[in-house]
Amino acid sequence: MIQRATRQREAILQVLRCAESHPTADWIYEKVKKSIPNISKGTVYRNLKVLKDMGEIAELNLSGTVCRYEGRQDNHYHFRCTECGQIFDLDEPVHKEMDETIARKTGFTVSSHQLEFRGICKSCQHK
Amino acid sequence: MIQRATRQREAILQVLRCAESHPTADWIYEKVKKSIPNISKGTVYRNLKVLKDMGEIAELNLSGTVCRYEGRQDNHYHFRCTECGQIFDLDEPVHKEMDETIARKTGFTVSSHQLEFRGICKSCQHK
DNA sequence: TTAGATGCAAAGGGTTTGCAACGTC
DNA sequence: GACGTTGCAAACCCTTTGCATCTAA
Repeated sequence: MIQRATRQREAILQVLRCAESHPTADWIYEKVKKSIPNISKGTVYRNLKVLKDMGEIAELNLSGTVCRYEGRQDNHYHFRCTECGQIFDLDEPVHKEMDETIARKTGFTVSSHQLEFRGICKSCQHK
Repeated sequence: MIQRATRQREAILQVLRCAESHPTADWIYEKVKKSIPNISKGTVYRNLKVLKDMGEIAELNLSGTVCRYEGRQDNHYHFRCTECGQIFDLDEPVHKEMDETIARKTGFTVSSHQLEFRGICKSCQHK
């Protein structure tokens, strides 16, 4: 399937390239609407997906609304298999010193960090 | 406000303590329903929030459905201000070697990682 | 007794999808 | 002309909320 160049897609990419922040789909929608007033949200979402698949843009899967929970108390890192979606706990020690590094460089108060590795888990490798 | 010990809350915590994976709210709901058939989802969500606030459980804000996008191509880290919600790009170099460390320890194929720091940004500190 | 907790159902938000019309190649 | 794209609206999914009722303390 070969993608076509449409006004809408180009406008969306344009907005994203010039954005300073990390816009949400809705923000992009509002922005693009200024040049293409009757663009629909569906188009924005579909194009964001296409652009992501093309490698033109990145999608940040940071704090989302779909949450998972765990009883473990200590802070630790996770691995997410992109094949089966499973999440594994890692027993890699937490690099607390990174917080200080960032705090020093930015002047922000850093309280914690979340680290998630992505890849293919063992059992999916053998499928 | 002092929390009360209810059957529902205890059952939810119990399920979570024994869960091997990182269950979603829905999974927990289905599990708890076996002992308390008429429990409602609202109760599950409310209790997960309470338990989180009490520090009994942790909420994993990993890949969610609410996404943000960016045009930047290179991989980099982020800082999220828990006060204003703003996300900042960090120019900390990406620790690619961590991927190899995890790969060696787990036998998984690691393709990337996402790192998000949390804390208070400069302008929110002065409010 | 009383304030916190529950069940239910409706509402909320962000995202996806079906469909007919449209536009690009 | 074929097939990817669009606009629209409805559907979806997960989560939150309002309300009357219940219940732990």
